[in-house]
Amino acid sequence: MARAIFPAPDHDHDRCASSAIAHAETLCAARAQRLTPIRRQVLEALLASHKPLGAYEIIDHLAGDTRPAPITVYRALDFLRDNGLDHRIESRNAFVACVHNHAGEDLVVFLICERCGAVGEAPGGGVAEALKSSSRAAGFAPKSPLIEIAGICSHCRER
Amino acid sequence: MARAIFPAPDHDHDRCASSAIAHAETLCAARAQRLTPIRRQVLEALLASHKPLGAYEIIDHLAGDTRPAPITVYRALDFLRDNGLDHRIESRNAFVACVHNHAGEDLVVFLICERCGAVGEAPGGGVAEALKSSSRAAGFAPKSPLIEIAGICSHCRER
DNA sequence: TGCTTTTTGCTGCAGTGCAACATAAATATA
DNA sequence: TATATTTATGTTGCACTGCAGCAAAAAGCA
Repeated sequence: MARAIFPAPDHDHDRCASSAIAHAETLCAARAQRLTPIRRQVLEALLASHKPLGAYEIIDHLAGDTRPAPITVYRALDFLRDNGLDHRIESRNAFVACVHNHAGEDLVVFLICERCGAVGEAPGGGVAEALKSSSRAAGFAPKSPLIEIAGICSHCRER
Repeated sequence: MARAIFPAPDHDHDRCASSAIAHAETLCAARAQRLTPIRRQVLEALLASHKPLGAYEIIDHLAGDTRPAPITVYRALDFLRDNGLDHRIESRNAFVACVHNHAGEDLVVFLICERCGAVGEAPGGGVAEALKSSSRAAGFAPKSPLIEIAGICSHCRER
């Protein structure tokens, strides 16, 4: 199981972003999915930071000569999510690129720093099991647990 | 610790609702908070079911002679939430009355039935601890974990 | 080349959520 | 009781969210 990691402000972000793009290309090629320019641009916009972006922020980011319509961005985000390349942060109505700091289908716990806005992905691991057994005790057949934790990241706390 | 309970479709809902109102009255009186007509009506609207309601659904519910503005409803919802009388279901952008199936400040796990739409509140208990220690391992100081689980409730599964 | 599927563009709309200011009601203070 | 202060509600307006439905364009295939 991967360790919980919060993106350090001084990490090599260019490398982090380009490897995520490379991963997206490989994955789409393998699945015969098309990583079109728009989809790539949306992913790049998300990868520009580890902070969740709202739909309109993404539009602003893409707005060069032509400003894409909201639906265009939402469709790209849907595509990316279908392929596990981004996540939706429900408590923020916003999106982050998936940095795959978690195993395939596993539960992901999002750590959201209230100060710097960055989002880390921690592996769910044991929590997922505890949750599932606890909800089954209520006769509930769980599908997709969603866990988002707001707080202060270590980098912000040190300052 | 309370047991995880999903509201049964055949429970005595009138009693369930009126006791929630009574609790709200007691609590507001004790805190010198004012449970005004609007706030009460919004709470009653939420208590009409265990399904999360969107802001406009609440407006529809309240619309008699005068249709309240969205902001009016949002303010009432804020008040109720400040006093622990309702919860916001982030993944649905909707609200449910709190049925206090959990201890005071404890983490609440929301079980959301994808079929009937009802929402149950399960006590977080051990999960909260596991989450906190896991996120602390990432150097993260957690504040308010948010857990929402979609799935099928026992009553829907039996049918 | 023609056909089919996928993607993108366009228009429009219902819902979310709140800021900023004005008014009214309740509470506290003189 | 009159006045000031706080609290709640009303009003207007707007930015953002999210997607349906249809048309056009691009990509892939026969």
